Amino acid sequence: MDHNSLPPIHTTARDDAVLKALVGFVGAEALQPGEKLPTERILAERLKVSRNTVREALTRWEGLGLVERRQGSGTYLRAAVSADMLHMPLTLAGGHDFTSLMQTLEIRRALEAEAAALCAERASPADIAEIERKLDIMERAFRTRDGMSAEEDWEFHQAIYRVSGNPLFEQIIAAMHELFHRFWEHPLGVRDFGHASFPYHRTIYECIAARDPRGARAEALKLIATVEDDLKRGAAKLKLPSQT
Amino acid sequence: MDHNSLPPIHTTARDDAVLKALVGFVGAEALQPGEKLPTERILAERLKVSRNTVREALTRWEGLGLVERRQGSGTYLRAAVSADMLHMPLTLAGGHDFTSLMQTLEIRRALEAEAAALCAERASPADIAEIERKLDIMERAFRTRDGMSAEEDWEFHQAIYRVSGNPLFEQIIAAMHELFHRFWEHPLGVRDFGHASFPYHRTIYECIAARDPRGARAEALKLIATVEDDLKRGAAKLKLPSQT
DNA sequence: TGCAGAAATTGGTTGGACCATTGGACCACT
DNA sequence: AGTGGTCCAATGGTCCAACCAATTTCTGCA
Repeated sequence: MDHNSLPPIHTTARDDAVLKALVGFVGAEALQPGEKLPTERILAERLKVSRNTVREALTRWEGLGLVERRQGSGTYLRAAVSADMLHMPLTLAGGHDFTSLMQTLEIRRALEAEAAALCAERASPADIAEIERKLDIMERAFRTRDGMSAEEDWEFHQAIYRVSGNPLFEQIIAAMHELFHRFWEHPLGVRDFGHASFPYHRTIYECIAARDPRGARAEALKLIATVEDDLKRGAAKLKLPSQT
Repeated sequence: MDHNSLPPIHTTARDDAVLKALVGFVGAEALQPGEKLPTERILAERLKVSRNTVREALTRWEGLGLVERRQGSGTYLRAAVSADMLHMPLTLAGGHDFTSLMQTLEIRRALEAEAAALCAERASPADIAEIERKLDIMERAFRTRDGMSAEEDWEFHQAIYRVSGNPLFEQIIAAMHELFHRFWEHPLGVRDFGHASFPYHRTIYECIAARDPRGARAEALKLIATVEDDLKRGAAKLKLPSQT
């Protein structure tokens, strides 16, 4: 006989309770991002806990980017908070490493393909028109600025994520996107980075407009493949300059 | 002329300095995950800072999942840490409703399939043996406890994510997993939830052992499909009891 | 009226104390 | 040998009171 039905109990959870109370407060006061929340001292007094405990709780929130503390000024809300939030700490080891960039791309490949397929399934005519508009803007920027269209490119993709109907796609891929670009400060020397992916934006759009999920998925995979290819070429140039 | 290369001097960045020192310590001592790191009191004394400051720093690491604190026992390393790590806490807003659960499954479908395929590509013989071991444990638990094998089931999947070589898979899917289970407290009334997915664990394993990425992806998709099906059945029972 | 300096406010840090839990040592009893 | 009980030191969790440092607000003089 095993006792698997005896889960460990949780008696103490002071700072978690503080966070829960804070969530309630923000909700009750309808605090918006940018607004200031009560002083640590006031919170400590009102909640009948030590200021230290309040600080530990706020440190947690600060680490999550939910809150910003300014010494001498106060603590300010940085994002909307609600009771049903999930914290997902992504940790990528290896720093400015080629491997790390590839790992973000592997995630993007999986999600980008799925999002494109779902988008093709669910897009309304208005959605399709919106995506086409973003595509036009991107293509125009690409031509007039000779490939420097990262911003418009990103907005095109975001439109697809939104139409997919699942906000998680945009949130997670955005995190990958930022992770990717943070490593990109020292450009790998690939001047025409992104050029190869250009034509696939239109083919993805055409599949979406034609309500062709399988096609959209395939084209999205091709797009990511070109990015991976650019990355490999850049890494080869940077790390193995002696090899011809 | 701009002065972007003059970052603001942080006269006071005590807790960050503590974390930096800790990274150095972990590196110097070659601490592995699971090992215990020095007492808060010892750290405070050695680093010449207050114990409270040490605690704030450790609270940050705890929030990132790098460290686990056990009262009365000590503080233990939970993941490898190095100086060039990138942390990106991502907070997702989730709802309790059926739609939110479905959205987590869409993410899981994309990532699970990709991870299974990558796993089949990259698994070493030792990796395959490890996955098979986890599979055996799960199957045994499933049979002896009549389907109550959620824990072992999850460990089997985690093994696959690890072998995929990309830690992001495990981190993101784990977040989806938690989001999913957090709203599963009120069981939807589906008693045999998870039964349908059982056989696909072995088929996934067989594809991995045979180094068949396409097959592994296909089987993973089938598995998620059964979970989606269970979810839909549960929702139908719960929310639309009048409909037959 | 304008503005420099004082005063109040607020987060950051310190040191010390006590509580709650853990885990090991020791012991009595079976 | 093993079971359970008691004690005790170590350790994280909480609390308090004070002070430091950055910021904001107020004040009074020019």
